[in-house]
Amino acid sequence: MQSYQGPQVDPGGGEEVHRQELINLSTANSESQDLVQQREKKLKAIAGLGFELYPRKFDFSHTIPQILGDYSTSTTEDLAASKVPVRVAGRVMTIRPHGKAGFAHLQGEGGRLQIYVRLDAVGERDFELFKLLDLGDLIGVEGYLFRTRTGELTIHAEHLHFLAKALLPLPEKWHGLTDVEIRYRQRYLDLMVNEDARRVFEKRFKLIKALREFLESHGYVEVETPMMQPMAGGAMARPFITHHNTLDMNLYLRIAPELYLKRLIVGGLDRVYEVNRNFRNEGISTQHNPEFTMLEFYQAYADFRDMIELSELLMQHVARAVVGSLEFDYGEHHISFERFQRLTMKDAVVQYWPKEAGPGPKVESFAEPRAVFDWVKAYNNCAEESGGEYAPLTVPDGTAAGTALQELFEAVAEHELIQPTFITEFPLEVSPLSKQKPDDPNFVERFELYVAGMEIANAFSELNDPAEQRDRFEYQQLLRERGDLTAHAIDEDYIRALSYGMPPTGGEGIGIDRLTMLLTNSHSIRDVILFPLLRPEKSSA
RNA sequence: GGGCCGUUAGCUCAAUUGGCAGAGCAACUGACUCUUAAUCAGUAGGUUGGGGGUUCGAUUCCCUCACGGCUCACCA
Repeated sequence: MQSYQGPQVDPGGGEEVHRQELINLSTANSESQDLVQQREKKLKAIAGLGFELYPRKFDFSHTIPQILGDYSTSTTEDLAASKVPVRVAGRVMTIRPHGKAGFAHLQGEGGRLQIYVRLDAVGERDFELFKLLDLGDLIGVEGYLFRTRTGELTIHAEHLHFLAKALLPLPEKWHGLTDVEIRYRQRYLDLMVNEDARRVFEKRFKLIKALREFLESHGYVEVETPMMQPMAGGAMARPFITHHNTLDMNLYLRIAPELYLKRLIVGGLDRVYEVNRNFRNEGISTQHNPEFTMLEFYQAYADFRDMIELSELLMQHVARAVVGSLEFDYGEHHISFERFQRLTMKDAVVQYWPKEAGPGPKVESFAEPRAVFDWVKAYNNCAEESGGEYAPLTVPDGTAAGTALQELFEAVAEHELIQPTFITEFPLEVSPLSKQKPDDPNFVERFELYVAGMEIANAFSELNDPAEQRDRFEYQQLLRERGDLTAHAIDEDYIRALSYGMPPTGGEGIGIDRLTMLLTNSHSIRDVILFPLLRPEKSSA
């Protein structure tokens, strides 16, 4: 085994190089250089006091939230009667010096706790350190708890420990960090100063944990399937391409784990799920990030009706775990997970037909499949006159009736589906992996769950007839040859797997990012992804 | 890719019709041993995103480029 030699140290110019890096990190103007230089000077002064500048560890007795929780009801007298000694670490967020004493707030684990530092209590060396602190520095404090005259729970410091310096200044303390670009690019700053940002991600962690608990309590096992696939299947989207050197082959980043999870169903893993990152080479919007997280789960011997029932329970379990209630606000809407509405896609088009588009269709209007094109025309006439309020649909010659119906649904109804609604009966043409309805082969046993106008989940009775699957793939291939880059490719290996016999199976995918948006009242997917994809930062040169 | 809006001190924002580029916070110096947006006195900090144009004079008007946001289209 080869031992790591560490970076080469240049005893002469090392410090200069280090400073150069800092300057490059900041905006490379003279002001921020000054700030950095001032803080470096303080760091040297701290070293001069005998403090280690980057100590190895700090043993703490409590986290800040623990103290805030455990002693929230302790009175001044309680704390005076039995001294509570504490050792706490955190980041300095405020400083209020008063000559030979001073206050500061330490932040850690999402909580803020005040410390009181006075010369006669901590001694000269530690008080000198206190005077050299900047906002953002990390310190440890040893002392005991008391309440100030204004009643705030505070550590009366007896010793200060220096843990690390913030050489770059924190965002402004009163307005906080509002520049959305910096919030996304330098998420650590967002998490440091915006309590809400931290709360959103804490809820996201809780949500994923709750999903796992729920599925495991229903007998599911968690699996991991390839993210690099020789062909990208299981969804309709353009993939990212990468290359393996040794095998000299192109691979696709997965757009969905679906076909692998169903191979596992064939193999006898009857209830599987994967919390999976998917990659789709499509546009970016408030509802789309090129990589995003889904939950996919598959249950043998079940169909889409079972998945509807399971979804309702799952959504309710998650809402209780994350917001503690089945009701919550999303923007101007009050959403309730108490009851889930069910509508067929045709019902939804009929029900939400815009008044401006004149008398709308009835469900019977769609009995003849081609009739949908008349309604697309009616909608488009209205859209053209709406002056941009409605966008007309583009339905090129040769578009299938089912595809047109789905587009009409998305244009007319999708944004109206505020309360949780299962949309059922999807057209065959847009559902290459779903089983047909026994009484109407133009439609499939599939549903999507909509909340707040967003698609949250997609599920169906999985097609397990290999011959029918081949036909579906061939139709997709036709679309592909006509230029639809999102049409599904033929996956021979998947057909082979189905040919060994796959049990009847219900499967579902849930968009974790969007579900998190809902439950945290976030209106951009970037607010629920720690590091959303952004354009590369413009170099300061 | 289209439309709309934006870019001024480290941060958050002002600047009248085109007429000396300002405030708060952060920073620096000093005072202050219960403050909490600490306070008080003082100091420093700017190529107004880049380039070009109109003008006696441009943060302001015009063109252009870059970056960002919202939105529409594609998508989940």
